[in-house]
Amino acid sequence: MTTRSTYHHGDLRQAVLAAALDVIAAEGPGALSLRDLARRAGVSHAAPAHHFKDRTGLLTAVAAEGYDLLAGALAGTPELRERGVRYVRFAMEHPAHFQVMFRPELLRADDPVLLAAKERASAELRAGVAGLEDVPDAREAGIAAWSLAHGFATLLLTRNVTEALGGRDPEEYFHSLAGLLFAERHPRKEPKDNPREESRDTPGRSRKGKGRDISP
Amino acid sequence: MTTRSTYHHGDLRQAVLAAALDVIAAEGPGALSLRDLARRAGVSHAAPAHHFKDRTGLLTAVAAEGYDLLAGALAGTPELRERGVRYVRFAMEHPAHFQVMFRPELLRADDPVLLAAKERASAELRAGVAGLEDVPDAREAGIAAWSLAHGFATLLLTRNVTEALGGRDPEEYFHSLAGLLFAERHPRKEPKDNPREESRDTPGRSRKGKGRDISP
DNA sequence: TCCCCGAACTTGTCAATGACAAGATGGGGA
DNA sequence: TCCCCATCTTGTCATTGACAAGTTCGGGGA
Repeated sequence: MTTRSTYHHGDLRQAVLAAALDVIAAEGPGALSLRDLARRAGVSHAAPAHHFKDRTGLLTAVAAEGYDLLAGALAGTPELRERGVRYVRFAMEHPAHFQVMFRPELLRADDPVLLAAKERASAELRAGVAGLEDVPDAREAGIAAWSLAHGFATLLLTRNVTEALGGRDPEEYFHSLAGLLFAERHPRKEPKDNPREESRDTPGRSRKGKGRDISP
Repeated sequence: MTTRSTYHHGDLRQAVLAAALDVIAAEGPGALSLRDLARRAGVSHAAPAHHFKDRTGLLTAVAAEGYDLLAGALAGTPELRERGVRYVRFAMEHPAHFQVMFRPELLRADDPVLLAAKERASAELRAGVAGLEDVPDAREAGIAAWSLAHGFATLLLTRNVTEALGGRDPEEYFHSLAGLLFAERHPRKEPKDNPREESRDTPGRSRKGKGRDISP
């Protein structure tokens, strides 16, 4: 795209967005330069500003896209544990989005597009705990589940738990972790009537790599 | 400190470090400018570089200090749940350190001072699960505990769960969350030999929101 | 068909910054 | 006392974000 015959790029907004994701995923949001993105897209140094206003605008657009992707990833998943797995998967598949989404100081907090997308994702998160009955405080359980998934995803992306996984698939590993939180309180998803310790805790390493087998 | 009679500052390293913490806590690491820190300390624009080499060096120093503070905060805490509470407290009391510590792209990963401090903190984290006996996989339980605490701390600092707390003290709230993970598997902490549990738990709201205070 | 209006992009500029080089200063040990 | 060298200063350059003003072009209306 460095050489371009037409005066108009045609799809500069998407091109800049895509390049931004590459840069962020590789070197973090701090390494992002509008002029560099312009060079990658083969346009003049001020062209990106026409679509995003400024650096904050670009990052806000990335975050909004991220929230929409997350909402889509969580939608239609009845089971809380599987929702957590999808949350972790989302972070792994969209590391750039994930990073930017949780860095408020980089974003224009009152951007309407951002707020709308964030609300969609938020609704999906709330829906995850809506069906819990055998838990004393559903909201608190929701915060616990979110914290566990978010913490694991963050530690994963910052390479703080990679070696601790011992080669196990991160999603499968998290599925196991989530079992420590909620499994025993959801007997309905257990195949047998003895949901206690045994079947819940062991699956980890015995059938490694398989991951996520049960999904109601 | 803007006016200074002596040629030598006296304690520029600490002054810059302190100013950096203020800026990071307020506006994030991205807003950090060596020249701005120099102005705040009342020295020339290149003075900070003599102590930290460059921006990455400064942030690496902040992260190293953070890991040491964290190791100190966790040391001497036998109980895993209380360790989690202290982890969250550390994040709240040292938000600037906490942010920088978990942003590898901003740091010089091979810095020996950083590595040593990180190892000390890592040892404390591992020690937290060393005494677990009634848990099938201690390492996995450790990752779960770390994920829960780290996720909650992160969501707290990014203002993603502030309103969900409903005015409750974050530490007390996390203590409750941690109960969802491990409480029933740690019967030894039941007796009244741990007086701070009581006072810490109750201030929130009535016991109803606490969930899981059941004895095993 | 033509034109013309606004979106898309360019060119030019300025202040701020990080990084580096080379010089000035002075405190404390030999 | 003297001088070494850590500490700090001055000077400079390339890069960047942000803004202003000009240029190109495509499609809708007359």
